[in-house]
Amino acid sequence: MNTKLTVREQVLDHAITLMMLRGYNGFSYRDLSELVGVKTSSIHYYFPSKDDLVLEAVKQYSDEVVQALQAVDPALPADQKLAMYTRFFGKTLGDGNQICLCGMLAADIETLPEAVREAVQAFFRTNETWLAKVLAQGVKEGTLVARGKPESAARTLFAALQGSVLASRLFHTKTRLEDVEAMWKAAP
Amino acid sequence: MNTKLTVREQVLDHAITLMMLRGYNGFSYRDLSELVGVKTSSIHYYFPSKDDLVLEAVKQYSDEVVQALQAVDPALPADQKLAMYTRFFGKTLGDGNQICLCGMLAADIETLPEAVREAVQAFFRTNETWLAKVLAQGVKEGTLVARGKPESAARTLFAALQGSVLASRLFHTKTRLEDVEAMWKAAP
DNA sequence: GTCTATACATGGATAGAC
DNA sequence: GTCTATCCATGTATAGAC
Repeated sequence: MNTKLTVREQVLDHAITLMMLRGYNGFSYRDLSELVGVKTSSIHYYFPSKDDLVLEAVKQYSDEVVQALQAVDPALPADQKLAMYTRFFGKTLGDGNQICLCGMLAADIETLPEAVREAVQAFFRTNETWLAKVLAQGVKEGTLVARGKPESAARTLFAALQGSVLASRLFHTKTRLEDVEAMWKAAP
Repeated sequence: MNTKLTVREQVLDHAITLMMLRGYNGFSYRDLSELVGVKTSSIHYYFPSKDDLVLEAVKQYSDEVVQALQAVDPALPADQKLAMYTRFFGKTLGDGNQICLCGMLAADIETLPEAVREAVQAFFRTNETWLAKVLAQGVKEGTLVARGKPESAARTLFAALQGSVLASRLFHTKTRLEDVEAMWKAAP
């Protein structure tokens, strides 16, 4: 059991949540201070600058997503893999109107240091690569449809998912995310 | 000729540009003050609060886009309409790494007043409606492909375009936007 | 590690002179 | 309309005591 989180872990978790809600420029050390219950100077002890904090946040978030992808049973049919992925992608919407951290940081990217850009790029590539394999499998099986190369189809699919969580939150509905999934599923 | 812009117009134009680059929480009255060459108090004269400013910005931006859509020759084949739209959508990328204002504000939406949310929603709907008509035309002509209803296909296409400008800027490449367009074009 | 205290810049906003 | 002057809150960050 790991019920007791260290201060550092709590800070990082709240930072991720806040950024997924309001973006990098929409939260402060003070917000974290109030949420965790320590002074801002204590947070600076763990994360000297906000740049350090966001970089660690991206790393942790990426690791969590990678683990979730690896946890998907390879034996499943591709359409079920995509359904799981879509559900996972939209989960944080219901949790509190949050969108993918790396989608959000992509919007804020021009205000962030180069190291963060590289980390976010790596996240994009990891997801796109995973989706490309799922699409290739789905085409072979006949459970999914994808025009052109799986790689470019995967980039388009990933972009559509990122755009759709944005729209889903904007309109307070999840149907836009479901529209995307339906578009890649083979007709029954 | 309309070469001389009023202070108000200059402020609004720069506000739009800055928000497309850094987001709502990534620019200040001081930034605008330096760009336009007037004091921040003068900007407050035209836009009492930042909320007023962003609302006016969305309205002007929307009007400009609506005009551009109306300027598209209805007699064109649908694939050419989509090509124009995609080019238009990605134009600001080359101008200075800017993305669609309303895509950016959708990311910042949880920090913005309700009136802005409604204005951004209206922008999304306008674009999706226009794209739905283009898709319907394209399917009939055989120049575009769209699975399912044109309306839901248009929502997915619009989301894919929004997600792709984000990714294009992130990776410093426009190919991701082109991937999207190719996916909806009929095979030659 | 966490605190108090504080520095110092930034940011939104207003009052009142011109 | 635009300015000066100013207010006050916020935000990042650091020094040094405990």
